[in-house]
Amino acid sequence: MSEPADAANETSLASTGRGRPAGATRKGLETRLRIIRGAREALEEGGIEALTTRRIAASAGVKLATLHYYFDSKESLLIAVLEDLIAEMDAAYRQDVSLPSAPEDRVEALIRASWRYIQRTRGKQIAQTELTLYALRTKGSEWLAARQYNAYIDFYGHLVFEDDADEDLRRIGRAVARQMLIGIDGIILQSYALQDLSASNDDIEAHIIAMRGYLRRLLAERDRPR
Amino acid sequence: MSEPADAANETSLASTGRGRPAGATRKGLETRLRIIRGAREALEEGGIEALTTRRIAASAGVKLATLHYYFDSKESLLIAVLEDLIAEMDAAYRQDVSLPSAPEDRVEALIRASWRYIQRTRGKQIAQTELTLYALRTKGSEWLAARQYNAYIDFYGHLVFEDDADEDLRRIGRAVARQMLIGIDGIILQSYALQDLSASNDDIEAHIIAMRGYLRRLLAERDRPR
DNA sequence: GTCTATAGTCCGATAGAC
DNA sequence: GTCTATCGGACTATAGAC
Repeated sequence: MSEPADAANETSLASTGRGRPAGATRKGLETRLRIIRGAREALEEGGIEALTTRRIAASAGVKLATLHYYFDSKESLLIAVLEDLIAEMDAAYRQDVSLPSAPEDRVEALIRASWRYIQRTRGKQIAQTELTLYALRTKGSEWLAARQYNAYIDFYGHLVFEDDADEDLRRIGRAVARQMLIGIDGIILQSYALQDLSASNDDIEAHIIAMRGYLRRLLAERDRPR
Repeated sequence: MSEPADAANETSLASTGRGRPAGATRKGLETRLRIIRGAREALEEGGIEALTTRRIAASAGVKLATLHYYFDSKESLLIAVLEDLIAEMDAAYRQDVSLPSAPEDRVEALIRASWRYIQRTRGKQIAQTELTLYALRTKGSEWLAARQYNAYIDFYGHLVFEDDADEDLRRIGRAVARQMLIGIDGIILQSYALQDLSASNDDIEAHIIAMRGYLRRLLAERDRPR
């Protein structure tokens, strides 16, 4: 879950096509990416309510008209931003994270790593949640929210059981991943709102115990199917 | 968790004081509340990005100037909206919900009731989450997000153990409530994004098992302290 | 591909009649 | 307490020079 820097480029450049004249020169692609990253910065800074094209252009170091040269509309830019976030997460998975060998221990390590990450990237997490909500209510963009979640589920799921595990195990990995993600999203909101570190730490411990138990239960069910 | 209708009036009228000339006549108070409810409607309809004072005024059936007569600024109105949501939840607790007698069964019933509620109030939940995020990043309004969460925690906590339980039990009730809320918030986001009802149902069942286990563990710890 | 300049719209907020 | 009318500014988007 560490900052995967710019490994996301490749993926987010290919993106929805909305990104304008296919005639994409080297420099053009860089500018396009600068605008996306500028939008992310501006979003983290001031929230979606204050996220205007002017602010984005300034944050990216380009003129307003340049922004509109690369994106037909503000909406298509926001979609590209969400895609960039997904690509970044995808890249983070690819560069892999070394983890304990027992699945239950991996689950625990993953939750702890996520919790540390959440604590030091408050603005980023809020921004991402805002964008997800934006996608959820923007007609025709709901699929983006689903893609974002599936990327996270793949990410967590693959870290619970390696890619070469059998189908049953991968299915279990995804179920646990979904549940881990639920807890993490819930803790993000609650920890930022309550600002009670000791309570949040208790919540993380409870979540870890619950996830270890869930994984154990699913594995036991597999060995002794109904 | 059923719609508590208008029981929230009293509370939200008293509110932050920002609500303008204390000289509040009967009719004036009604107008003020109509504006707040209009804002909630408009928010559920189009999201916080499209939530303009003009739209709110139209949705409330008042003129733009009237809105500004009751609220000094758009921000103070949004704060009043969040307070209204909190008051509504508070009222919902007061009118109480009949539940099973065993605490563990109450926890399960509560989660199931919340899940049914979430499924039929998508727009409302998204709106509320958007407002919470708004409060979290609006300088000086972070306390509102905390108040909102504490209202929910009280609500759930009181339903796990009655008010007349001893202090230990009430503390345990609140811990379980926090954890239940984390799961519910996480499921809200994930279920809307993934639109996979069978997965969400599995998640709810897993959450119920986890919460029953958590409550049991906390009670066992209390009887046999470290 | 990036710029300046500006069109055209919509915003939050206020003045002042009733 | 509610209205009409309007201000000044900020917004998204485009036209057209370079």
